[in-house]
Amino acid sequence: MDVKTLCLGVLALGDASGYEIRKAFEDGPFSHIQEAGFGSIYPALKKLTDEELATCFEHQQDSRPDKKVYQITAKGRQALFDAVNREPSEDKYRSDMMFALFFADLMPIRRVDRIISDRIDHHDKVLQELKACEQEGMAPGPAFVLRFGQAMHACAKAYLENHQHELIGGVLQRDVAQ
Amino acid sequence: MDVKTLCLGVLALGDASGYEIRKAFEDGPFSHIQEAGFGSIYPALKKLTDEELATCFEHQQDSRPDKKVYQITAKGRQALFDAVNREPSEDKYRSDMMFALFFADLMPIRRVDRIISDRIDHHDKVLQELKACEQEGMAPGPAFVLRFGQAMHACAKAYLENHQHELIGGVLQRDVAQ
DNA sequence: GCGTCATATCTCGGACCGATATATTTATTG
DNA sequence: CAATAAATATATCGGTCCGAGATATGACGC
Repeated sequence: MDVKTLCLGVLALGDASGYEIRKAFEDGPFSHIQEAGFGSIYPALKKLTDEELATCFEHQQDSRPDKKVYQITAKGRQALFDAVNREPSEDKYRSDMMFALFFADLMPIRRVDRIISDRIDHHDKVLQELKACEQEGMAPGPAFVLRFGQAMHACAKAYLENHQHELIGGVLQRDVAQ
Repeated sequence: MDVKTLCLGVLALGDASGYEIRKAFEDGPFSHIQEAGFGSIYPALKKLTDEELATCFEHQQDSRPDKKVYQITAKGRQALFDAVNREPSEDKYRSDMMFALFFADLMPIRRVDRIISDRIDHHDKVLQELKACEQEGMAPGPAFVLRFGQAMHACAKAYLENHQHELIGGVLQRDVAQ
């Protein structure tokens, strides 16, 4: 999925500015399954308007910088439909923390411990946020995706909690053996 | 973590060619926590030799194309040490399947069902592979990372199994209501 | 009045990466 | 036995992506 398609996905839920689209990936309904920053969103919106998959309305605001609100077109909805019905590629997962912990023997124990504790807190925070998103009468798709995010963050948190001491213990043993 | 650092991580475990480094991300110890393809590995190896973080030996083979075997230098080990001891960035996760399932109402039910079933099989396959990697006397870091991968794939598989019918049911209800 | 945060848009350089080209050997299968 | 597929091996190119920074305004607390 390129960023153009991701933007169409957000616009399918309602008109939005570039800034608001970004929030959909920061806090919103796509925050735990996709990522996109300004550096990719603004160029993507330019391309979408060029290809007539979206239209743009300049929107003046007092007490706020001007806004450019984008709206998905019929052609845009068709493009989203096509993208959604193409075979999805595999999930992509990258964890610099796990790469670093693979080399835990190159780190001070305190650091290993702190990194994991911080990450537990982070997963807990995200989990609370995702739980707060739940509401009555959600469509089946969004609900399925939201609860998937909850399950995965809960799982990651539980793993770190249950195995933190094992890793610390293992690294400690190495230090004693030295 | 840039691809240069990822390559250094592989080379820290032993000398390897570009092809072998790629396998470390395809099947090997980093397969479930990082990704890297030829398009990034070969340029990265060029940079590593330029910066003297690795050296390269041409290695003739009969009955195989020639190999360029790379070896990490002392400077390279220091660079890996520095990278591992920098604050890790957040995990990156992207799922085109979940993005598509968010819009499950744009898909035929059969397709929704098939995509999820396929993904369950995939998680199961990876899980079996990761279980096969486990062996006696693993260092604490690699063991921790490996079991994390097992936990996450098991969790994803379980979620899909336990909620597949919910999503299908939800989408079916919509079709009936139409 | 001052700093910080939220709103808002945009660009640039560098990193990344999928697709493709090339070549040989081994394994499979009809 | 020949055709085909899969594994081993290196490399590049075009397009995409994206973090960092520039720029601007108003709100809010202190």
